[in-house]
Amino acid sequence: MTTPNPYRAKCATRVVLDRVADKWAVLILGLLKDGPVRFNQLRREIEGISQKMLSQTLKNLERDGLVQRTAYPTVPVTVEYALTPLGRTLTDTFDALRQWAEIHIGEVVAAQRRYDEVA
Amino acid sequence: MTTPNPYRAKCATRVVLDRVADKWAVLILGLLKDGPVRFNQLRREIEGISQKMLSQTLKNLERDGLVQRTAYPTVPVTVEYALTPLGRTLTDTFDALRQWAEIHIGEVVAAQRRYDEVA
DNA sequence: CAGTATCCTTTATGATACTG
DNA sequence: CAGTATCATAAAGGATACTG
Repeated sequence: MTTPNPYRAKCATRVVLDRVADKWAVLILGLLKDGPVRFNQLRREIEGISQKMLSQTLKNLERDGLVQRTAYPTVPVTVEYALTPLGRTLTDTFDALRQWAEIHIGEVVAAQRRYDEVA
Repeated sequence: MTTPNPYRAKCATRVVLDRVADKWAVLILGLLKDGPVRFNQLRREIEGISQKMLSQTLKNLERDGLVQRTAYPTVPVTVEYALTPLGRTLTDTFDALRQWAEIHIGEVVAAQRRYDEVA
């Protein structure tokens, strides 16, 4: 197997990077890091996500082995999403990403204003 | 100002996170971390990126204050892109993200195979 | 070289309605 | 509750041609 290298178009890491460098994925995994969360709970906590996007993103994360879906046979059904061990290996990086956004948002907005002023 | 919180739909950090949680941005900043790189050099090194996407992503990164564009009045013109100090604050996190993809690609692909087998 | 402009196709996403 | 299915629309992206 060739060395993984996201700069090559056909390298699988490129695909994974694309999946993982995703706004919703970062937000969802951030909510799961403290324990399992149910579908509608995620929906409530992530403002602005549609049911479709949440469902789709969760399915992709499950397929990639980052999230474990568990359905309990209650009536109506209860479904919990939790991080897998593999998913947990991403939490630090994703935390860093969210924190970066929170810490540097002021600088970014200031830069945007400067940029837009000139143009 | 309210506390930055990407889980709120109208929070500016959500927008920044979206910009920064981007495949092309991660790849571009990765190439810039060792020094300025020219437009077509980036194009060659990032397989599969179109001129349009490169141009667009660079413009966004410049607007956000992460990248500095410098044009030299040669004929034809020479343009260099370099990280700003703000952009440099992202390199560790982005390195981590690319490395995660490279390290865990095997596990992800295996998980995908298991998932697809059942379905 | 380093783009921009335009057209066109493909994807992504949202809204709505429905189901076990 | 936790989804899926369908339709409609907006946004993303590629190909091509052109320019200082």
